[in-house]
Amino acid sequence: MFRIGEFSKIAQVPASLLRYYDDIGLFTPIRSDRETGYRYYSVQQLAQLNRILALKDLGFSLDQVKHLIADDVSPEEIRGMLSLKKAQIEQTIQSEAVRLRAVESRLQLLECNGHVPDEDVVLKSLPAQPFLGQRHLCNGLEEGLAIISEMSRVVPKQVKAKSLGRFVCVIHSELFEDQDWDLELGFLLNHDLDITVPLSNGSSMTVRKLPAVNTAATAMRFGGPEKGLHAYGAIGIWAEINQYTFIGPGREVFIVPPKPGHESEMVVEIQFPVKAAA
Amino acid sequence: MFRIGEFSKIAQVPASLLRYYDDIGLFTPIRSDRETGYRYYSVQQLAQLNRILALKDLGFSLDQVKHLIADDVSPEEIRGMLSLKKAQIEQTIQSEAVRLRAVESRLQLLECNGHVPDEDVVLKSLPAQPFLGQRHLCNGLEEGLAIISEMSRVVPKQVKAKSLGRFVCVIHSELFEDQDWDLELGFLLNHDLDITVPLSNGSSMTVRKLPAVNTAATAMRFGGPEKGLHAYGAIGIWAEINQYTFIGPGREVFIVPPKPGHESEMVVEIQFPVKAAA
DNA sequence: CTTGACCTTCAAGTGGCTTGAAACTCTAGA
DNA sequence: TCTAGAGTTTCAAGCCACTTGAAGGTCAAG
Repeated sequence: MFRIGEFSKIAQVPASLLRYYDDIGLFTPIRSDRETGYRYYSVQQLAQLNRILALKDLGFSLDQVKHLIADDVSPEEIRGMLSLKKAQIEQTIQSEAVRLRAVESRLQLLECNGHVPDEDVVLKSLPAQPFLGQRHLCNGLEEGLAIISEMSRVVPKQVKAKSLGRFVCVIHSELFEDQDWDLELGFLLNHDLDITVPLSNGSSMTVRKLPAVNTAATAMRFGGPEKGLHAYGAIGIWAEINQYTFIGPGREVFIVPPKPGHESEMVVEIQFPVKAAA
Repeated sequence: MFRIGEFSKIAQVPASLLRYYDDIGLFTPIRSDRETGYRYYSVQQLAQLNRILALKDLGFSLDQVKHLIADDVSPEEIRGMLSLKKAQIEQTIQSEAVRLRAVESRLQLLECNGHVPDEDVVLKSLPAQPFLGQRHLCNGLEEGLAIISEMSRVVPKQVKAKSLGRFVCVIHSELFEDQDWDLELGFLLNHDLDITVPLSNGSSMTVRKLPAVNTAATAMRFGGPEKGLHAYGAIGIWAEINQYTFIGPGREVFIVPPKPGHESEMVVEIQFPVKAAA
């Protein structure tokens, strides 16, 4: 029989830990003096404690450890928990590796430029969302702006303000083409609607579901399309350094939409579906 | 200007997080209404928030992020923090890999035996400690027990109880030799002393420093040396599966020393210095 | 003017402990 | 037998990065 101090020295754990484990009912001394409250531990309990510490070291929570050391746990259940834990650890290692790459790329940027970049790329996940839009081949900025302008006039008359989300531009053409952009322009919708909106050029906007995106690399652009290069460049460099590849059409979400004559005040979030390169 | 709800939707973070960041002074809205307390955020603040989220994603604490986004941080300091973070992540990956091996080995044991082992191996670190002992070539259990018996009689007369630690046996000979064990027997000391204790065979016990051990694989043995095989086997199997190698003489620390005629009640902690195999 | 969506503050809970205060108990030496 | 000092007790609070919930105030559409 040892008092808590000696027992803690042998087991190489702080006495406060033993008191804590007693409190939460994970590991109780064989005897607790009624009068004085002193805790007394037996040598056999060293083995018990070792088992607890070993399981904790594997990464199990104290609740899980408590369950695992109970008598009534079948080997199958133990195997299940171990397999699960194994998968979790593999997952952790994966994401830590990604983090490591991110830190390294940040360091690399710092070495090259001598200062931190002023635009940050952030990973987000995007939910699937209904979208009222139309696909166009635009060959020029003015044409695009004209369409946006018309849609902004026409659509709010047909759709309740509650249901109307932000204006979005889906970019189907390859990046860096100077003209003949293949764009899908329209509005996100907050509810499923079944409408079509005719436009002046004879075509009409229809509803389709924009697919969810598991991971999108996003960046903000403050200003009109002429500032596009900056934000696109940031994402491109980021993807190269962090070893991500693009896996679908990018989107521009208009946070602050362009007002005629004040296009430089617009704000856009650029979103590109990406996936970690193997 | 956005209210907290819209801003949180754009930024894809819960509003509670924005309130929390406001509370701790990490990210404050550009305007807070005096009357109502409502928080108002600007589009520009999306970029600010992105920077904060990006830094947090790299693994920095909120205090560190707060420091990093302050204006007066030199690129050198930033590089320092990034390098440190990089090292920390590498460390994490290392230890997670070790954990993974441990979980896998546990699974493997389960597959082979069909049940969990009843003895657990635990890693500990041992401090350097003065040791009053003597080296012997013993060829038999009785000889060893006799020496232990004599030491237990003689030493307490020469050393104050306060200074006297546990009885220890350092095993210099290779494992699994059946006889002619090369053993160092004696007591740990709690204070540096400069004494020698003569023994009946003409030799005497002297003080030396037992070196510290960074990582030792330890297991408990309940019972006399005849039970040794079990505990030694457990450590051997453990080392093989977890890919550790032995890097020094093992020790037996007598938690419950053998009393003549009651050797089966003794309890020993077996400690082997190990190191992770590259 | 009402309704309901949105916002506020404040408090408490999460996990796995550690630290500290105030008070009590034990044991070795005088 | 007494006492000093080491060891022990309980209880409370702190750590980090948040989340959840309660109770109540604000805003905009219909």
